[in-house]
Amino acid sequence: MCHTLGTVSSKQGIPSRSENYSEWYNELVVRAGMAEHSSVAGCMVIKPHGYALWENMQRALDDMFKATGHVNAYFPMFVPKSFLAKEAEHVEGFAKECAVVTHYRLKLDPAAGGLIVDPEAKLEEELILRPTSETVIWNTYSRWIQSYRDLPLLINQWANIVRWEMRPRLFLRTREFLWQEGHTAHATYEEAEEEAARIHEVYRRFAEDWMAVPVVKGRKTEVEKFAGADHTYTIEALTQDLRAIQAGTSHHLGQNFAKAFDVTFQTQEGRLEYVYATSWGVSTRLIGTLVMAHSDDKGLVLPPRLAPIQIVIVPIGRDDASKQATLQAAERLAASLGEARYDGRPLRITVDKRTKESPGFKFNDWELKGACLRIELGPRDLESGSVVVARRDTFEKETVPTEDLAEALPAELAEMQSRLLRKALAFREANTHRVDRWEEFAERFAGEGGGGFVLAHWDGTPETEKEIAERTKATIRCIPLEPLHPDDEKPGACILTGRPSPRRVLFAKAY
RNA sequence: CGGGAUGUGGCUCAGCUUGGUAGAGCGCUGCGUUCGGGACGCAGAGGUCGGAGGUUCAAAUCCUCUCAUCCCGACCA
Repeated sequence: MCHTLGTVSSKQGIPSRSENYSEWYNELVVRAGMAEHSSVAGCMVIKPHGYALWENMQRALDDMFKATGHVNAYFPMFVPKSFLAKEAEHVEGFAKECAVVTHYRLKLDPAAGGLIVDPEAKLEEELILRPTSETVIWNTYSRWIQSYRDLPLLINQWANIVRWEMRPRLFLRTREFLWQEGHTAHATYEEAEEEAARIHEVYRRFAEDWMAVPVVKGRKTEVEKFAGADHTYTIEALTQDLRAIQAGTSHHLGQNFAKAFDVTFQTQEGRLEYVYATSWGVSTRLIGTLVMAHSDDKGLVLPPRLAPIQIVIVPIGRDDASKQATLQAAERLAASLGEARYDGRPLRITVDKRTKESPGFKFNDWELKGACLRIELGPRDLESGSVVVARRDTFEKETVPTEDLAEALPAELAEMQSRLLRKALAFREANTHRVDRWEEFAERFAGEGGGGFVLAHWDGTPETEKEIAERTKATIRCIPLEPLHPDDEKPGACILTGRPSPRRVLFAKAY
């Protein structure tokens, strides 16, 4: 690509990752048709291609939630201000980014014309657009739970959320986003702990088995935990620009919300006790995570299990007659693959029927949009009874007899799915470092960009954690639950203070 | 909320310094030639230049006010 174009995208390409990672990401998301900035400040429009990806994620996650005993429900998006005030830490965490509804009516301005908020229509109590639903849900649960027989209560909600972010970024940080939030109630601390861990593992499985994104399972420090939680579990992924991205969290809320909303139950022995709670969520940020994990300078690379379009058939013709013939052949081929299955489901196949664009344009276009496999079907193939199959992740092309496709395509998709995970895992391993000297630590996080995952010793105090963050912008992403290497759990000396440390923790610059 | 910038066809922008009544590229429509790695020609459609007020014979251009957005900081799934 022409260098004089700098970071401005040319008509054809997107900026390269090495040139400007963050522009690469933004351009890619927009150009691939995933999402765009809306005219509504700080909000995005999720376009059909992006939404289809979200729907595939939803389906997979929802199946896992159902399989672990959860049911879906829906709660109001308005949170009365007084609800939010009930859990002290929780308010403190979210108050700074709340959108507030103060009135319920508009009227025509008799003076200036146009609409104004009707001052007569002020709400008695302001309503907050939910930044998360713990308060509304626990207010409800207080009426639903009386007996140990009502427990456990295992509910999930698919919803939109509003957090008034100052620096929006498509999928990573927008003022409104989509997510799922689970809210469960349990009789004992241990049972809630099991639930939080169970979901934590569901999230890991989803990230690795579906997204092909390896994650570190760990526990958040006191500084980084959810506002209002007893403790928080997280899965942390590494992006191609060597930053950490939090991909999902599962919180053990202890009895904090039960006490704030007076949710008690009678035990089998007749005692009155507060229930224990968990909450957990993943959001459309997972789409951003997916893009950051696998995509390249040509466009999206999507794991076959989640890709909205797994296979695209591009008919190629020289003249009207051969165009017509290959288009018909393409449609016959798509229909003939109707019985084929990958991952237990029909293949998601698209025939590119566009007549105006050239084959070369289409190849690039589908690479941009992240179709996993591309089938080229031209006059030569019609004669030979075969097609050319091109892999999105490796750019390998091979000629495959048409009758073999029903078997070859699912096999190719499966191979791609597992290769993406292997590749991402190798990338993470190559960019995970064990550091014992402060100079080396600071050097690794100096300047712009990430610095990868760094496993280092920490004395366990919030003061040290904050000091390190101020000096290097690196934060403790988590205390890993399972060591990446056995030696990580051996004691050592804090990277900053030199004081004793029981084990290494995971540092990184985060999104 | 502090610092910086920008508002001109659907999109990206030029024009503004030195006022003279609006341009380009992309996209869109039609026709023709192309077509196995990002094609091209010709002909079209489309803008009261963010809004209000002012200066002037004349304002996209100068002045005042206003609205909005973007970028850099504090926050963040």
